Amino acid sequence: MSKHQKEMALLKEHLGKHQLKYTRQRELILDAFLKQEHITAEELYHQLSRKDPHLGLATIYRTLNLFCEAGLAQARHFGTQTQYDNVSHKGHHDHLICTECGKIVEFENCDIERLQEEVAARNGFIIKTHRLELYGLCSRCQH
Amino acid sequence: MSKHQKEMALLKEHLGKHQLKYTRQRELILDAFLKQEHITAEELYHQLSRKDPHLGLATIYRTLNLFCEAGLAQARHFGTQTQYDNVSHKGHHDHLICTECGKIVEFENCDIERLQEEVAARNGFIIKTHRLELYGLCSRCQH
DNA sequence: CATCTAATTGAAACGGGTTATCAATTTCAA
DNA sequence: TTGAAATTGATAACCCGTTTCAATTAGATG
Repeated sequence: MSKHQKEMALLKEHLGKHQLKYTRQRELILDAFLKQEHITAEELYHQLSRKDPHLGLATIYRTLNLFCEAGLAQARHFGTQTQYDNVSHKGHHDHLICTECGKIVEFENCDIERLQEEVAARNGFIIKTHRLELYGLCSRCQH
Repeated sequence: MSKHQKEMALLKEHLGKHQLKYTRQRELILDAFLKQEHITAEELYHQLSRKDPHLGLATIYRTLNLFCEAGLAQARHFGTQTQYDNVSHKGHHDHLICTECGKIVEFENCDIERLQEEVAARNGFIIKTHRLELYGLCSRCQH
């Protein structure tokens, strides 16, 4: 039995509301998706091709978009690819990126997040997600 | 005589450092680019096709990427397209983006910037630039 | 359980945005 | 002025993601 009862229930609720069906493929993809914090369609495709060699890439894309509509996932465009974030995975983190050596440090800052909410509220927005990247030089590259 | 002395100097400095050349096309694209806050390659292409009907789209892309490397522009992926932000335009600004209708609101927040500096300092980084995007629903798309 | 209809699937074709290719042209240092 | 190296424009190729379509499957109904 799946460990992801809550998410599966959410998905089934969404399916019920929209006359959609619960398929073997959707279960398979959901299980794999929920094991990660974020993943691309292509990566998921490779992971799952062992379990089901006939699973199509189009199905992965369709299903990930379905997860977004159901509120389980969130799409984020990064570079040329789309990352699908696992919403149930708490702990969003931002990035410090060294433009010289490529080093990436992850961080979280509640104060910044709170200020973001304020800015959004002031403009009538409701934030669903965000992206914060600080580019500069790490200690080693500052000479 | 261009109005963008400072930016042009920056570009020429970058060109000099990398054995690149100052061409008519690069000057043309720079002037047009600096007049906007952010623009896509396609939009710039249409704007410039009147001044120079033979200017190629590939050249626009190459030049905008060059501007990014020189620090004059910053690429931002939105949906399937890439927005090129004019970094020099009245300092830096961040974006509130509606995921439903694509509406973009620009904002600045000194407190957030200060906290970013703190985070960077704590990790030994010196920030050169940053990117902050808040994704959500604008007031009109919230129902 | 059998039937029926609508949803789903996989494979492949398609699409838009961006990058690579390449011969011709242009820059700029010598 | 000359020549090597960078740049250009046109177009083909590319990549990621979506659409198409005939065959299959889910699941409600009889």
